[in-house]
Amino acid sequence: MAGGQRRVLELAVLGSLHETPLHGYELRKRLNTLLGMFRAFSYGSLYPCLRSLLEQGLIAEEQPAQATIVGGRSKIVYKLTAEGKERLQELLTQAGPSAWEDESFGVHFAFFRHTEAEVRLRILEGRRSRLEERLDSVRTALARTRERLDSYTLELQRHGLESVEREVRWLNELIATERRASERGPATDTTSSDE
Amino acid sequence: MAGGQRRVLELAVLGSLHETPLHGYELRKRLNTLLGMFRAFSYGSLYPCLRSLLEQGLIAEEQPAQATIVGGRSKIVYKLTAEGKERLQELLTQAGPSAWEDESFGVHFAFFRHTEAEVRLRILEGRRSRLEERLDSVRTALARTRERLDSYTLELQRHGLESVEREVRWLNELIATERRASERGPATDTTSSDE
DNA sequence: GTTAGCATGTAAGGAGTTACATGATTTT
DNA sequence: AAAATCATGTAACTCCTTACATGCTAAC
Repeated sequence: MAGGQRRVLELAVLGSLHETPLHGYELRKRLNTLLGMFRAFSYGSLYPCLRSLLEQGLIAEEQPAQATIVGGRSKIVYKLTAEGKERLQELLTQAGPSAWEDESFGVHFAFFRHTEAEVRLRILEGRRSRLEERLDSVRTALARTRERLDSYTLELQRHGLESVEREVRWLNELIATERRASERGPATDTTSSDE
Repeated sequence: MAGGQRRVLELAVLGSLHETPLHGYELRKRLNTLLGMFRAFSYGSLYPCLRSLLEQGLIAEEQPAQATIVGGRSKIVYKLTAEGKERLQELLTQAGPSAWEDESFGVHFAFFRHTEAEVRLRILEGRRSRLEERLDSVRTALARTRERLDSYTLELQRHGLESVEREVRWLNELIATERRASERGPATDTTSSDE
């Protein structure tokens, strides 16, 4: 009942507050720096989200001493509660479309530091196959197209394909790095090969 | 009153129907091929949009002969009306944020063939400065950041910056090409320099 | 003869923005 | 003392998705 889903923003807020307590205004700046190239949030979505998280008991107001409260309304610094940390872990463990779609992938990636190696890998692979699906469907649709396209449409297609292909290559490198790291690193006892 | 704005979808539909009459189902496939790398529309938004455009008199049902209508409901092929063509021209002439923001730039670009050279140039430049703004604000925000970021956050930033920088370079090339074309091509009498 | 794809549509709702409203604090 | 920016919040609205409902037609 209390508060909608807002999955992406919720994760972004909980993840940021896990690093350090913050008040709304600064939180927004952080998020828009962190995700600036991918998306931006406005106060109109952030403050309602904070209220909802507060009602759910996932975050709490922090009273530093009693210094900050001077006038009627001062900064409201939020920190993560124990339930909030649990919820964050839960969100970070989900390796599904909600983690690798366009709107959410960046946010999930930004908090990979707190994500298990296995989950990281599944998210990276999920995103990669999502993009490859997209490449396939557009490429076959283009192949079926009888009429030749004008130069602007072609240029748009070319640029779009190239961008997605680039992201796939980037993901390939990340996946390879993850695999290499989990081979020698603190993996889940994968019958460590000699080395 | 009748029908909301849906600017992007409206333009996409009018633009597509300008090339050739189509029915809803095929229209959606076309759009999702044309814009596949950037965005996708569902029937839940397309059909209401078609109804709204019909009510506004911007599109009309086409009766080919009387072949197609067999059962109660068959394909409904829509074509652009005269008012629709006017509206399309109006939309294609607008060189403002509504043309160069993320959600809309692709659609506007896709129909550049029907857009005046001057407007094309202003949209390309508008998009470029929009992206440069974003680069600046993220870069200066990063420079101000005291704490060093973890490797995933850094990698995300790096990739984001690189992608946007690539798009800026792409736009630079397009702008240069447009300028070259308008110098010798059918430009607006810009006191043609020797050459 | 049944699955897959073609074809059209609606109702409910999710996720966010814009514009507004308000006031404190810092800078110029 | 004016302007900018910090800071919090709400109401209305936009745009789109999901899930559902319906039926036809082609392929296997």
